[in-house]
Amino acid sequence: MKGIRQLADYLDISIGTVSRALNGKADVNPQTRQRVLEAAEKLGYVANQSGRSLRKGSTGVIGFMMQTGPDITGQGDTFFMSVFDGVQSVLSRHDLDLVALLCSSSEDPDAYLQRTVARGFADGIILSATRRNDARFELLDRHKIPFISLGRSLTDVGQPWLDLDFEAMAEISMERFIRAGHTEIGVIWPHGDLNLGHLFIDRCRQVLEAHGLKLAEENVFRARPNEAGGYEVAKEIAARRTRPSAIALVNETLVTGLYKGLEEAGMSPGKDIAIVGRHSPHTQFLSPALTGFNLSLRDLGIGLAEGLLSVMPNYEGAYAPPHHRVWPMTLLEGSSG
Amino acid sequence: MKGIRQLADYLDISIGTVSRALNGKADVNPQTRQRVLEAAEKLGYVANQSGRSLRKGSTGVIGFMMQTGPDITGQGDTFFMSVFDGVQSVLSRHDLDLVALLCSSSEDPDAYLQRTVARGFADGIILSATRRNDARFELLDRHKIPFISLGRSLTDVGQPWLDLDFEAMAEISMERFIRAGHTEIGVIWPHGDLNLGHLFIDRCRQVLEAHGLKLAEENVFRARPNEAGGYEVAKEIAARRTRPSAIALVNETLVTGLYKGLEEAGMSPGKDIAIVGRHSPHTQFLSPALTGFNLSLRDLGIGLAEGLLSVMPNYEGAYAPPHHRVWPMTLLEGSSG
DNA sequence: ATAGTTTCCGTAAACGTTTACGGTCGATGA
DNA sequence: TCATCGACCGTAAACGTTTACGGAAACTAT
Repeated sequence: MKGIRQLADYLDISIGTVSRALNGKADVNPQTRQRVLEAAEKLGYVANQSGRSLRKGSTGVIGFMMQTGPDITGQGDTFFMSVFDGVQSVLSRHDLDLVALLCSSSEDPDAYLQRTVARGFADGIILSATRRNDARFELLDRHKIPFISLGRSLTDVGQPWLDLDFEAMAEISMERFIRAGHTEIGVIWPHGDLNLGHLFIDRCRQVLEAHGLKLAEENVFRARPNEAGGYEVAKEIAARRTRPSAIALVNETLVTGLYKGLEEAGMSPGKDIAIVGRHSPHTQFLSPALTGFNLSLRDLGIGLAEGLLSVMPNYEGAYAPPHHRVWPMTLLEGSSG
Repeated sequence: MKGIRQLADYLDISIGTVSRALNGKADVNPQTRQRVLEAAEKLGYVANQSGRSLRKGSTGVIGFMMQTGPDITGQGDTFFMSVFDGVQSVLSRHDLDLVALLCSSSEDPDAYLQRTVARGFADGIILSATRRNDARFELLDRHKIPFISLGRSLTDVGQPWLDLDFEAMAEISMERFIRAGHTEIGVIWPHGDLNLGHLFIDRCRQVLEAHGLKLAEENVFRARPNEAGGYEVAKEIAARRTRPSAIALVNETLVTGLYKGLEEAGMSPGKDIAIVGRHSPHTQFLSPALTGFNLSLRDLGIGLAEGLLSVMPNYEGAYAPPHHRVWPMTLLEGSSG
């Protein structure tokens, strides 16, 4: 089965009618529509994507841009797969397909996006790994491509975004530590220029200062956003003469290595050092149990999809979530801090 | 910047010449080519994907099909991210782009693939989560779409595949256990119909029988391929009157929960029960250190890409890796078994 | 019976490329 | 000088759809 032409010949009707029948247009005899549908099913005909989107000017695909490589964002497969699933649950209702636009770790993300967007690959884009200053925002704005970002940026072009509530994480973590009597408090700041790091650290600093405390520079640990990064932080802490007695972090991947490193140094979370972090399927089996923030990644995906649709022509009416959305999380009490 | 038309008007030459210049065809004046290139760069022109692939009959994109949802294949958290990176390192040399085709957990994978392949979305496909009998093979074969699968299947249509050496894992694990004097040996078999489970279990059984031992039915633990699944297996083992003294598994995600569950039951890996599994960035921080198989996921991705290219017209000459490739792994000795 | 209306379908243009083909112009060789 | 040739470029067709438009029946109302 090649194209609509063959299908039309097979049915001995015109391609116009076939197309109308397939696309559910009004003026086509129910009986012929039935015939067309059955023949298409039987012959396995599916409209060619290129021809279709060339004519329509839209592709029907939504792209979720992400960077590949092991150590980029500190988010792994399970994070994105869960989010994807939520996104798709919304998009599928509108016959939109989700594909992941994979930017290699060796390619510049801005150039990659420019390339794939200018060629008209997707009707809408979801951005992740949002940087503090993110040129991708301006690029998409310039091209008038609807998009939403998972994460805020200083580069604001009025597009919708959705972000985890890192400020609340900072506040709750810090106040929890302070209430428990900690004065030497440390935080882990993942490498890179992701905005979430800034948001978290800045708010931590504010809260501490509001309580007459200080976030000492040597207590801000920069780390690669993976297990090894956490391990290295633990080693660094262990080597100190004066150690922070509490550590807050936002990255769920780090914490495994952190635990291991502390253990090797004879320190036990919740006993020798307080830890508050973020939960993931992985962290639920740490011991001592992690005190950390949790959220439904699937719901997050749903939020992203709704936010994107709300700025896409043809769908604007149906969805009107808040334009900017700070996503709440719940603290799961463990024994680590 | 709309299309090639505008660019041609701007340069005051014909669209044919512009296209030829952009695509590096021979008969175009070096000087005009230079002009065109500069103008394209300046105006940010990129050829429209739909028009281009409609005319050319190929899209220039390779699709990596995977299923979304929280409990995917039980691969480690950065499994796909790492593999992607390897794949891209090869594809980028040929101006091919990699996208992930995301099949929602609520959609039938076969139907999904049918849909996206028939519409001509990608020039080549990489399959993952290969089932024991996998209809996707026949489908792609019928559509004459080049593809490779990560994982073998009984459904063989002569296409290339690449698979981890689960049989070697079985042999080495079993013989290691036997040499250490174990007689009650158990294995964990992830839920689902992924072929890797069958390959592993069957070979384990063979090896044991060759040594006059048996793989008892109650020592084959079926588990969800995630942390919780491992935890549940541990609980089940702990509840037994007679327990296996050694456990082999292929899934790197399970092991975290398994460790936790054993610990809660007062059992220590390597001491009370021997464990051999698979390594991932996560498992390196388990204690006691896991004895497990390791591999370079990036290289695996490179192998996949090369295997795919070897069956794609236009590239066949350049690559000729083994058509079927069993990927070796190395055993990292820990203290767990 | 005639005019008007509705229902359905065929025709053809358009979307943005790439590329086969032919044409122009200057250079080259006899 | 003329024919030949090569270098370069413009023209137009083609890829597979969707959709605006118009027209042919069939049906309704007068």
